[in-house]
Amino acid sequence: MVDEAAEGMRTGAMTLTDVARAAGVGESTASRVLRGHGSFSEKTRESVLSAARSLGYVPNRIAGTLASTGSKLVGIVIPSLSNIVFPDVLRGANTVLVGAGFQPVVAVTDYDQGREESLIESLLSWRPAGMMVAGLEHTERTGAMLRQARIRVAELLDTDGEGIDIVVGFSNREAGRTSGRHLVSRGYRQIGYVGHDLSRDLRAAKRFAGFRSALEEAGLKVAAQEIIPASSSIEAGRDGLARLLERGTNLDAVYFSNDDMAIGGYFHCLARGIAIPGQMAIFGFNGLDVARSAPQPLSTILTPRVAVGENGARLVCSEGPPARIDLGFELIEGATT
Amino acid sequence: MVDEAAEGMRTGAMTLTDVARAAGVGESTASRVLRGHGSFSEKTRESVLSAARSLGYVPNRIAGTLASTGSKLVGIVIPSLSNIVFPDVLRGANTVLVGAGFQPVVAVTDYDQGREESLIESLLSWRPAGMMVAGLEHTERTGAMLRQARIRVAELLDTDGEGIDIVVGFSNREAGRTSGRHLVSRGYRQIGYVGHDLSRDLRAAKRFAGFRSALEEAGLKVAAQEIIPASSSIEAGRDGLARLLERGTNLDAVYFSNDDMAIGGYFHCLARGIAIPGQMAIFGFNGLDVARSAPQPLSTILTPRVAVGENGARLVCSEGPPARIDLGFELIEGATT
DNA sequence: ATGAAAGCGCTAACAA
DNA sequence: TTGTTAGCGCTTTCAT
Repeated sequence: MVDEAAEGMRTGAMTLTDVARAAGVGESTASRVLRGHGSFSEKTRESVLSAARSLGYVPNRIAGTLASTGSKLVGIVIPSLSNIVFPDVLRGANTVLVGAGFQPVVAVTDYDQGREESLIESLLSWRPAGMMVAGLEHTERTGAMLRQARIRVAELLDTDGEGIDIVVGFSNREAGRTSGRHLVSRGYRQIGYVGHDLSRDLRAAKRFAGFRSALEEAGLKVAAQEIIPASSSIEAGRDGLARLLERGTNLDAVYFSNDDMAIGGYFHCLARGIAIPGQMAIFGFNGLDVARSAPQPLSTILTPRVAVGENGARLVCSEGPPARIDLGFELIEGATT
Repeated sequence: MVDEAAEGMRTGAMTLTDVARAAGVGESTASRVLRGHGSFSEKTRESVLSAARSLGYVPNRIAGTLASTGSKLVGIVIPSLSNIVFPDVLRGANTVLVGAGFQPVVAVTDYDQGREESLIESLLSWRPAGMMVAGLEHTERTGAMLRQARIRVAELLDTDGEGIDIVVGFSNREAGRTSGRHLVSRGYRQIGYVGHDLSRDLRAAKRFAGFRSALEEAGLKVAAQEIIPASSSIEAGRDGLARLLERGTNLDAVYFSNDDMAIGGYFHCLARGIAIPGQMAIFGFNGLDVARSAPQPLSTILTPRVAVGENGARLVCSEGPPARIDLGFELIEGATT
C-alpha cells in the first residue's frame, strides 16, 4: 500500500483524481474544466489547468470513452497500402476525421474477405464511432456485424451494388465502359488487356467487365489478354505487356487494369522503341501523378480518391439517413491514345 | 426502466453480462471462456460460446483495456501519406503489429512539428502500448511526453542523432555522402541539386548536407541548385530541373532530394531529348518501384522502408533495453549515371 | 471450476 | 459553481 507521500512518485500515469486533489477541487469539476464543458469559475479553471500541466497529466480516453457514450475512433479498412490509391483515400479521410476530433484506426485486408471479416470484428471491439470500408463486397457475416453495430458505415470507391449505409465512390463498371468506348472511338480495333489478379480485386474485375461490354457494343472483343496472378505493379504491367506481345497477336491498343500496370506497359514500349500511340496505344485507370507527368501523359480515367475519403469521413461523422454519393470520374485524353 | 423481457430488444450492443446470463454462468466465468484464460469445464465453454454467438456478442475492448493494464493500440506518426515511403513503413509495421494482436492508430503530421506534438498528445490519451514516430527531431514537449509515457517509443528512418528509446533506420547523412561520392567517382564535376522544402523534411536536409560534404572532399561544390518550396513530387522534380537548366549553368549531373523528384527530372530529360547519362546524369533516393522499373533504371539509394516498419514494430511489441538498429541502405547503380 | 465483489479512470446526472 | 454518487463493461483477485 502506498501512502499519500509516495503517490507522487508512482510509476503509473497521473489520473484525474491526482489533478483534482492537487487543484483542491472535486473530480467532476476538474473534468469539466479539462473538457471546457459545464461551468466553473475562472479561479478554479486556472488552478486545475496549472495542476494538470505541472503533473504532466494526460487524459485517459479509454476511461472517458467507457464512461460517456461513443468513442472518437473511426475504423478504416483498406485492401492494400502498396498502391498509392488507398493512402490517397486514407489521406482524405484523415484530414476530415482529425478536423472533427476523430482518430483513424486502420486495418489492411490484403484483398482477402476472410481477413477483412476478422479485422472488422476486431475493429468493432474498439466501439468505433464509425467505419469506412473499401468496396461493397463482403462476407455475409461482415455485413451482419456492420449492420448490427449500429454505427455509421461508409463503403468506398464503388457504386456498383447495394450498400449498407453510406456509399461514396464511382462506378467502376462505367469507368471500364468509358475506357472501352474511348479506344473504339479513336479507331482502335485490335485491343488487348493486361490485368492483375481479378479474383481478389473486384473493382478491377468490374472495370474489365464494363470495358468488354463497350467493345461488344462495337462488335468487338478483347483480342488477347494477359493476367498476372499477383497484385498490380509497374513491373507486372511491364512483364504483362511483354508476354502479351510475345504471343504474336497483332494489337493496336492495350487496356490495363490500372495506372501502375499501364505505366509498366508504357516503360516497356519506351525500352523496346515501340511508338506510342502509333504502334501501340495504352490506356490506364486512376490518373496517378506518375501517369500524368510522364513525357507522354497517359490516357486514363482520373478517380476522385482523396474526395472519396473526405466525403466518406464527413458522412461518417454526421447523423442522417443512408446516403449514396457518386463522385464520378474523368476521362483524361493523354498522349498515349 | 426496462424489464427482463425487453432487454433482449435493447438497441445497445450485447455485453458480457448478457452472455453470462444467457449461458447461465457468472460474468467472470464467461470472461475466462471468451479469452481462453483460466479454467472452466468443456460444458460451460460450449454454452458460453454458443450464447455469445447467438447474441452476436462483440467484446468491448475499451472496457477490457480499462479493466486490465495495457491497451493493444500502437500509435504510428508519419509526416505524410502522399509519398509512398510512409505507407511502406506503415505496411511493414502493420504486418508485425497485427500478427502480435495490436491495432495501429495512425496520425499524419504533414511535416509539422507543432502538429506532431498535438497529435502525439492525442494519441497518448488512448494509452497505447507503444508509439512509432518518423524521425528523431521533435519539439521539447513532444520528447517529454514520449519519455513520460513510460511506453516503448520507436523513432524511425533516421539514425543521425539521439533517440528516446528505440531507433530503427539508416543514416541519411551517409546516404547523401554515398550519393555524392558515387557521382564524383563516375567523373561528374558540374553537379547540380534539385530539392523540395528542406526546412520541413529534415531527413532530406541531412542527405543534402552529406552530399555536399562528399563534393567538398573532392574539392567540388554544388554548381547550381533549385529548391521547390513545396513537398516532393514528380511534377516538382520536373519543374525543378527545367528551371535549373533554364539558368544556363553547365551541368553534367543532378542530385535530387528523392526518387519522386528524380523521376520528374528523368521525365523532363526524356521529353526534351536530353541524353541520359550522356548529357545529364540523374541520381535519386529511395529506390521506388517506378525508379527501378524505368526504361533506364534510376541510379539511387535503396532504403529498407518496409523492414524499418517491421523492425520498429517488433521492438515496440517487446520488452528490453533501448535499442538502435541501423538497417543501412544500398547504392543502386542504375543506368542514369 | 466458478461466482462475488472490487475496481480501472472517467463522465454524467443530481444535489447542494 | 461545485461535490457526491453512480455507473460504463470488463478483468482480476479471492473465496468457495
